Amino acid sequence: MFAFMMITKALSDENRVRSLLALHGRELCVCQIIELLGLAPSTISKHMSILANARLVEGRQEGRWRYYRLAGDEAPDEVREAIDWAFRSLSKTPRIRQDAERLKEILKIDPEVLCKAQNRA
Amino acid sequence: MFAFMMITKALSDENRVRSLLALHGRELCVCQIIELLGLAPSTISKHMSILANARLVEGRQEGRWRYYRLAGDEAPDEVREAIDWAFRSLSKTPRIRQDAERLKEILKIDPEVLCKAQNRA
DNA sequence: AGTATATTTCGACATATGGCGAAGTAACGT
DNA sequence: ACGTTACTTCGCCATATGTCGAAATATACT
Repeated sequence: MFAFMMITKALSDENRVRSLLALHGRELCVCQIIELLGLAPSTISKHMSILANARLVEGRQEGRWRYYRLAGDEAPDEVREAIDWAFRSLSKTPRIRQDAERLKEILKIDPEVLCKAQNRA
Repeated sequence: MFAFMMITKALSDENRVRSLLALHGRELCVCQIIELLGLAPSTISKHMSILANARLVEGRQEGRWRYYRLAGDEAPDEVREAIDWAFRSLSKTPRIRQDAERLKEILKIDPEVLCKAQNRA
């Protein structure tokens, strides 16, 4: 039951759900998620660690960058089912579609440039 | 997205999840849920209204008693899927099995007697 | 009508949670 | 080596949430 509650708590915040859905079919580095949600880096970092503790996402370090991706097929059933449920329920909603559009733009920018730009702001 | 978030927030509390699972295959009146969880009536009432607002359960008034049951087939897909996910993930866990056992005992008691007993305590 | 009963609403409180900025950490570039 | 960069951890604050008990509501019984 503990693992299940970790998942439901992780999914009970809108910004975390948006982050999760943004990972559909690709990895994102933290600065790209920051750009998408428009929150402070420390906030995003905390959100991603909550998603990771629930096993919904996995993190991977590559040099200075940390990439997050959805949990893979090796994840427990309850995790896979939660992710599938979220996608089926939300992928067509305005908010998530909008995020998907915004993400296309963000992905066009070289991450190197994107991160630097954030430091100035 | 709003409806989905209502569901995840409703499922993000352990006592609400236990209440939901207790409704498997039957209605329960509020005093039976009170007995199962051992919380104050006002607390249970609030929990059930959160579950009901999320459309996960439906309430039915019968005389002085109010019965709650799981959302039926007419509920939106996201609701049905959430319920199925919760049951698949949790029905075998110790906590939920234990609740099911306890519930068997509670159901043996005439609700009339059960509610009166709670008033004294 | 008046009392008892079952549940909800209200008001209060303690704790949990989401948010930020500052300081810390780890990896890269020069 | 030293600063820069990308992210995390920490400390703080405001708000949200779970809980209770008291009061309100609604229904039944006498």
